[in-house]
Amino acid sequence: MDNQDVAFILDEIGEMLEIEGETPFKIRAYHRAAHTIRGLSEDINEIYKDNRLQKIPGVGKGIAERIAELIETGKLAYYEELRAHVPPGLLRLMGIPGVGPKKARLFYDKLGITTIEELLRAADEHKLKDLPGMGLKTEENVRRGIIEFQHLRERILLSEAYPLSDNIIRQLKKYDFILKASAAGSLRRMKETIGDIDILVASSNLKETMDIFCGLPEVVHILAKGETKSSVVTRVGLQVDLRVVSLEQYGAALQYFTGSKEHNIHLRDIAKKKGFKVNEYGVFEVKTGKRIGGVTEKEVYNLLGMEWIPPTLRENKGEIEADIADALPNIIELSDVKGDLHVHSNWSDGLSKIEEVANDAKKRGYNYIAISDHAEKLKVAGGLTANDYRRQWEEIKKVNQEIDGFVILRGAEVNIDNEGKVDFDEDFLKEFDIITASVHSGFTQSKEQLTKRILGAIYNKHVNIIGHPTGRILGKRPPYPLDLKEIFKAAAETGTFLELNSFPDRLDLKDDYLREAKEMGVKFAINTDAHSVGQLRYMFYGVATAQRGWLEPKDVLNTYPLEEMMKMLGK
DNA sequence: GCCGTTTTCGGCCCGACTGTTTTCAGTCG
Repeated sequence: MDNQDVAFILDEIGEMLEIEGETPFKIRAYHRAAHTIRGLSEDINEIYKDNRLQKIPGVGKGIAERIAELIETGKLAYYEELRAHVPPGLLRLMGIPGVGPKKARLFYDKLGITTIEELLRAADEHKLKDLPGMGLKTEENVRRGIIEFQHLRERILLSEAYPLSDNIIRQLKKYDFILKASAAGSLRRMKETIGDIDILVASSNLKETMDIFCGLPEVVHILAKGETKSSVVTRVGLQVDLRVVSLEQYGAALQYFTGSKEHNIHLRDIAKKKGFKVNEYGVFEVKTGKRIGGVTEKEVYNLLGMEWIPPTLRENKGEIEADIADALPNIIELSDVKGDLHVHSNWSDGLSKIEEVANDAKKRGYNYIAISDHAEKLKVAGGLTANDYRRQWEEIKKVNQEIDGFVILRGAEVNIDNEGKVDFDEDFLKEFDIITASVHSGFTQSKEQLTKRILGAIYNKHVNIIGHPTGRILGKRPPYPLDLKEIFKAAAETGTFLELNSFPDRLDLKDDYLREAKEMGVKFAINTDAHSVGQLRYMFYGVATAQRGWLEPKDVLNTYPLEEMMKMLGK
C-alpha cells in the first residue's frame, strides 16, 4: 500500500460520496487529502509508523483513521461498504462529458446501468429521454459524449499542449478587436500534463471573437458556444475552452482562470475575511458591492494585501502563506541558466555533432555545456569505452579552440549497476570534468535494492550528479520504488547534485519532490538530456518544473558561472 | 471531513452554460 494506492482509494471514496449525494465539503475533504498524499515524497507507511498522519495538510482524525486501517489491514471497511452501494462502473460513467454524479445515479437506479457500453445502448434505444430531468437533447448529448469520450485523449504532455495553445493564441491575436490573449489554467501553471487548454481573451467584440474561435481550422467539434464562454474539441482530441472578458476585467479573469482551483478557494477565503469578494470580473467590496479593482492580476493580489504570485506556484501548497509572510521564493527563470550539463552527441545515441550542439547552446546564451554521452555498459545506447572518450576529448578540445566565449566540458553519463557501482575506475573517472550517474536497468527491483544502488552512486566521490533519479516516463513507466528521504539526505550530505531532467516525458525529479529535497538541503542540476540540437529547448520545461518546485537560482548548479560551478564540482 | 490569535461549532468560492423544471438543477472549471 503506497502513497499512490492510498490516494487512489481516497479519490474513489470522494467520487462515490458524490454519487451518494453527500455534502460537497466532505467530498472535497477526501479529494484534498488524496491530492496532498499523491505529492508526498515520503512513504505514507513511514508517516503512519511515526504517528504523523494528522500532520499531513487536509488529513484530520477521520481520514487518518481510514488510512491507518488501510495500512494495517490492506483493506478498508468503509470503502468496501461504499462499493457495495455504488458499483465501480458508475465512477467511469462520470468520466463522460455531461454526466455527473446525479445522472450516473439516475441511470443506475432507473435502468440498472453500470457500464459505458450499457449506457450507449440505452441511449441508442432512446431509453434515457423519458427519465426525470432528461429529454431528447440531453439523451443525444450523452450519446455523443460517450462517442467523444472514446476519442478524447487522456492528459497530454505539457510539451504537446504548449505549442498548440500558442498557435491558437497567435491566430486570435491577428484580429484588432482581440486586445489581449493568454493561456490560463494548468498550462499557464506549467503542470507536467494537461487535461485541456484554457484560453482567456480580452475583446471588444464578443460575438465575432466566439465565431472566430469556433471556426479555427483545428476545431472539429463545438461542445458549447455562449456569449462569453465556448468549448471545442480539436483535431488531436484535446478540449480547448475560451473565455472572453472586457479589458478592465482581464486581470481578475486571468487570475481566476489560471487557478488552481485550490489556490483560488484559499484566495477568496482570504478576500472574504477582509470584506471583499473576488470573481472573474474583479475585486468587490461586499458591503457596497463596489468594484475596487481587477484590471491586472497584480492589482487583485495587492488589494488582498499580497504580492503577485507566479502562476507556477499557484497550487495552494503554502504559496499564499509564504506571500503573506513576505517569504515567496525568488524562483529561477530560464535566463538564469548558464549551461546544460547533460547532452548527448552522435558519439553515442545522440543525433547531432558536438560542434552543432555547442553552437546552438551558445546561441541560447549559455556559457558552457557538458557532452555527457553514455558509457560502455549501456550497449543499446552505443555506450563509449575509455578509448572512445579519449578520442572524443580530442574533438572537444578542437571545437573549444574554434568557438569563442564558450566552453565544452568533458562529461559522461555512466550507469549505476546492480551493486551501486558505476562504469570505469576512479583513475579514469577523475579525468572527466563532470560525471552524471543514472539507473538504466533493473526497474523492477525492490525498493531496498534500488535505493542502495543510488546511494552507492551518491557516495562515490567522483559522481557529481544523479541523472533522472526516479526513472519515470510519463504515461509509460511509473517511477521505480525508492526511499527518497534517504536519497535526499545522502545527496545533501555529500553535495551530490540531483538532476531535474527536462525531457518532457521525464521531468524527473518532479515538482513536489524538488521542493522536499530542497528543504532537506539538496542542490540540483537542470539538464535537458538532449539527444539532438532541437531538444536543447526542453530546458524551458525543466525550468518551469523547477519553479513549481520552488527552486531558486542558488539551488541550481548550472546557474553559476563556469569557474564557480567547477569549484562546486570540486574541480 | 477539515479547520481555527476573530471560532472546537459553523463555516466551507463563485459563476457560465445547457436543457428542461416556468424558476432551477446539473455539470463544469
